[in-house]
Amino acid sequence: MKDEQIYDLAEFFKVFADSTRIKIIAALLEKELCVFELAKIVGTTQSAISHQLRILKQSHLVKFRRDKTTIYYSLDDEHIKDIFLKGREHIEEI
Amino acid sequence: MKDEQIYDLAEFFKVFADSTRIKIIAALLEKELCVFELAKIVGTTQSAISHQLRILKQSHLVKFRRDKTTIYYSLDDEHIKDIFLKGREHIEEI
DNA sequence: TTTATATATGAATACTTGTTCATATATAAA
DNA sequence: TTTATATATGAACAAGTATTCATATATAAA
Repeated sequence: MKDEQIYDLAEFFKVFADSTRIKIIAALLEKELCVFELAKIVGTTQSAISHQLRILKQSHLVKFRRDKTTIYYSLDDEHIKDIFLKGREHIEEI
Repeated sequence: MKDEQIYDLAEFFKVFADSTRIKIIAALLEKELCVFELAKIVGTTQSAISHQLRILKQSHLVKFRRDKTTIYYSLDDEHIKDIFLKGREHIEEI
């Protein structure tokens, strides 16, 4: 495995390594949500959510669509769901 | 999803979120290895590897067996391999 | 018991990162 | 254009963490 791939992979998993982002991902498992709704569900500020969504976007964990002034976020692809669920299986078995 | 499960899941992914630990996991995909060999392969000190192995142990990502004074580490279960490989698939597709 | 080898650990430092606060940007309606 | 609403972003601070260095522990051989 190349060094660059090692670093990219660690960076990729860093995105899952925060409880706010885990809450966002968990919320998006069911349906797309806008920033305001996510802030409400996660229980933090719009700013904090927005910062975290930027990280999720940059790492291709979420995608988004605009409807007028509202931006709806959803999970990018099936890998994200797979990894999330595998992780959950693992911790449930301990 | 319960709050405790959220935090546990974030903690679990934190373990993958470091390039030294990713290198260790990548090395252990093929076969069990002792601390000294891991240090050589990863390219860091015995102490650094030992510190990281402790984290990997505590999170049940690796298991170990002792042979005289040497301790051989290996991946704990198939979830670890699955998550690692899914992550790698994801970054390869970007 | 003494010595050698393999591994583990505690403390300190440097670095990274999530949140907050204030503010900026973007779109739509009036 | 002005106003309102939704979202994004920059800077600063606090909290967490990986490595290094020194040292401790554990097992086996002499």
